[in-house]
Amino acid sequence: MDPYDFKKLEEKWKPVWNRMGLYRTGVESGRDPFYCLDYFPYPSGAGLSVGHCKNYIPTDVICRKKRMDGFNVLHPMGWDAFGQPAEEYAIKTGTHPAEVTRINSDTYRKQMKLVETSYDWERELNSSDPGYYMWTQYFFNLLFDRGLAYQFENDQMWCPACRIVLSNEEAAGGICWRCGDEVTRKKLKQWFFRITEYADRLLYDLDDLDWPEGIKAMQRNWIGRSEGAEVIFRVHNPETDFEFDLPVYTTRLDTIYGATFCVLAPEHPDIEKLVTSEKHDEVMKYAAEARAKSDLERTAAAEKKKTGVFTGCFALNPYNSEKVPVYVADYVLAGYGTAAIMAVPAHDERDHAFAVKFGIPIVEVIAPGGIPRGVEEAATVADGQLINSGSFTGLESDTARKRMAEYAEEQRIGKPDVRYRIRDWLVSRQRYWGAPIPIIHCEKCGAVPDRNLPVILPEMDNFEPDDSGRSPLARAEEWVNTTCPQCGGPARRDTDTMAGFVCSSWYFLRFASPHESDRPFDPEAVKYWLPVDLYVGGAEHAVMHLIYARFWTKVMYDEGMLDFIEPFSVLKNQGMILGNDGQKMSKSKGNIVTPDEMVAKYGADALRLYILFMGPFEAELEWSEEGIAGTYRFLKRVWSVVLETAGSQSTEKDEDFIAELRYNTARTVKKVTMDLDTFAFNTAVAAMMEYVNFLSANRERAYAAGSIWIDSIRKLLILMAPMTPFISDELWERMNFPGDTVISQEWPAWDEQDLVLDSVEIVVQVKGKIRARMRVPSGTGTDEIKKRALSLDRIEELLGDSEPARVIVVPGKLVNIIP
RNA sequence: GCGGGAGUGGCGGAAUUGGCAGACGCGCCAGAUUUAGGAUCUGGUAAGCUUGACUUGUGGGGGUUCAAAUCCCCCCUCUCGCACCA
Repeated sequence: MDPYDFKKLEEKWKPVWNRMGLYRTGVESGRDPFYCLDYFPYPSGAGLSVGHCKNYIPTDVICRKKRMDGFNVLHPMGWDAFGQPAEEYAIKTGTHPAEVTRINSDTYRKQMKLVETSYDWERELNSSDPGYYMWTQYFFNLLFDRGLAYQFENDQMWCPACRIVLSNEEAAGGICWRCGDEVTRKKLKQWFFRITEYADRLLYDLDDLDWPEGIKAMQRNWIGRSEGAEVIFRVHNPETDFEFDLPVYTTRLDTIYGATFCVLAPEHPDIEKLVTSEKHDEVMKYAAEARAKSDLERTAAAEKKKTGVFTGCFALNPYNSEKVPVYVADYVLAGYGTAAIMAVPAHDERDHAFAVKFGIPIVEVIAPGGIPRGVEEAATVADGQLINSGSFTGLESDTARKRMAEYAEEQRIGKPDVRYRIRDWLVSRQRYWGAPIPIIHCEKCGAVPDRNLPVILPEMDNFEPDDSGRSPLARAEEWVNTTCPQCGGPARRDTDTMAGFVCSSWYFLRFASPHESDRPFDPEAVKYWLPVDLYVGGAEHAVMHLIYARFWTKVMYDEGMLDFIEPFSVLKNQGMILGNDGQKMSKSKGNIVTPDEMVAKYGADALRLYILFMGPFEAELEWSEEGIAGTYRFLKRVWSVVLETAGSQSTEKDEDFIAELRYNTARTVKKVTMDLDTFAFNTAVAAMMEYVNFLSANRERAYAAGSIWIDSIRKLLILMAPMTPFISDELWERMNFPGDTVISQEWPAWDEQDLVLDSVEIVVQVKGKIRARMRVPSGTGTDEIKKRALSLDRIEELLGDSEPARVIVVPGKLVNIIP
């Protein structure tokens, strides 16, 4: 027997499978489709680490298993090439981003082939390819036509380090998603997509998705639906006699009798109108200072102590006609609600802190359980019975909120209202490396979509961004100056490009028919393959890509292009692989392990098997080279147990061993089948190891099982095939099993009959503690088991003469005797 | 503070509906074979002592049950996400 030489096997089988076109896929109406998608990566210069394999190898195993189950499997790969990461890398290395993308995706593809992921490479796509991004532009125009794309000038999130504007999602927590620096504001005219119009659908449709609870919770939280009421406070400027309506948003209308002041955000547009001349300078200075601060500074400072200024102006509480002072303070956010609040210090912690500092009265109006708690020291936040609340006194908070909202509508002083945290999606970027926004600005016609697609990104030598907030494309004068498609007059192209997340909002559709040139996708192919049956990637996309892609899918559904409302039926997040020091793998820590070195040392099969075996799919795990050495040893054991016992040699049949072998085979087939279907790869591998241990321990009895042994080996190789394709096919060939490759075999079934043994071991407990064991024939009845248990010497000894008070029998498992 | 997830040997982790805790692997110990081994094979490996068909043991404390890692209540720790959202 020659030794297990993984290198030889890899060199032998790769070209064979390639010639067979094993991984190519097409629409076949007779077969059930299965679409398994890995998040398409941005190909970074660092290449793949074994951490990426934690995603790609398990999905590959699923795909191979599904093929063996008879499914027509779509498993594509592509490159999220447009966007900031590629451009940053290009600037750093002085290489054109197109070149960077080409080099890096070559590396990725090579590495993916190294571990033999079964992608259909004929469907490879690249979001920076004009044949792809012309359709991204097409969808931009579609959103424009549906009134879902608009331009708006305002203070935008701006990352000074990256010199780029950010969407709300990309600037979560006041931190840039790319570089981690603090985000500031910059006044810019930008393109937005009206994702807020889809907030309710994005929220409610989550319920039916088979996604990790954490991701769903994050999206719900991000959408942030809250039910409340808008109430109008009439504001009067005593100096100018100017009066106007100040709408405030509250979720606690039940507390309005305790509203003792109002607060406007520093950005509120009406400040100028209501501030008195005496207070003017102070208020304006405060507002200007607040606006200049970064969100992070504002939050950090204001959490410690509240700041604000009195405007000199008063507002009328519409419920009790009390005159309350109006303040400007930075703890009220410009972007939420109406940027103005009614403040109830008795029942809101923030208002309480502010009222204490500024000496504003605190009026208690909610009594939990009917008992006033006192509110001088701290606010009472809980619901309760209303007190001091006019005709509403005595109601419970929840009924009060409903009645008081009805009252507001009757009196025309307000209405029930629903608000969301999610903001419209800012999509324009002042960057070179992206899909140009296909809009032409004409003085006569305004913003006009360019239907002549693609709007090709012009070649530029210097594509570095600057601090101006203008795109480098603005410097490509020849490209910018054009004619209006509507009136033919002189016009200028929009010089911004789309954020990378726009390009990735529809790529999963393109994979169904990646070579279409006169439409974004073939509707028939999309109907056949989509929605995605299994989508796998890291959790970092929770409130970015995953929410954007859901939004676009719904827009396309509304347009009649799709017949489904959710793009990804099942979502799973793979856990991260940490270095052997327990730290995230990174260049600076020098703890990166690459698949290349592991494949060179132990082979692709051993790496694949270890990735599956190291722990649960979702778990964060530490890399251990001893671990991969273990799976390598296992493969060597498989090699020898299969080859050393091959060939037929007639001996006396051992029926007991045959039954035992059948039992172990059926048990393993069942366990591996069920585990692979539930993403429990680690226990599937463990089951195979147990099985091989069993075979190995009984190898000298192989001939006594005759053809049953050979059949067991056949099944073992099929079970291993999705996980370790090289050794499986090599052994399949050497065993002369029928069919040209093991991966095209049908997945084995198991016979439940084989799982029934002649006898079973029953545990005998006394008061829940194991005191004896006994073997009984399978199917022994409750009474018989009880009788046998009680007559065991050990049990009689423990029980003495007394009759047991109670005996519980679990047939086939245990007996518990209570004396 | 709010929301999600998780706490089991020296380590990674197993354990359908509550029913033998620690599968499988790593590491370690002993033995065999070997010129040698970071190779291979065999056996052992939760802790404790009074070495027993013993006792204790799944973050801590209570509870339900014949029986709890699993169910219920309280608490602690870790981790991820969000966070002045009125």
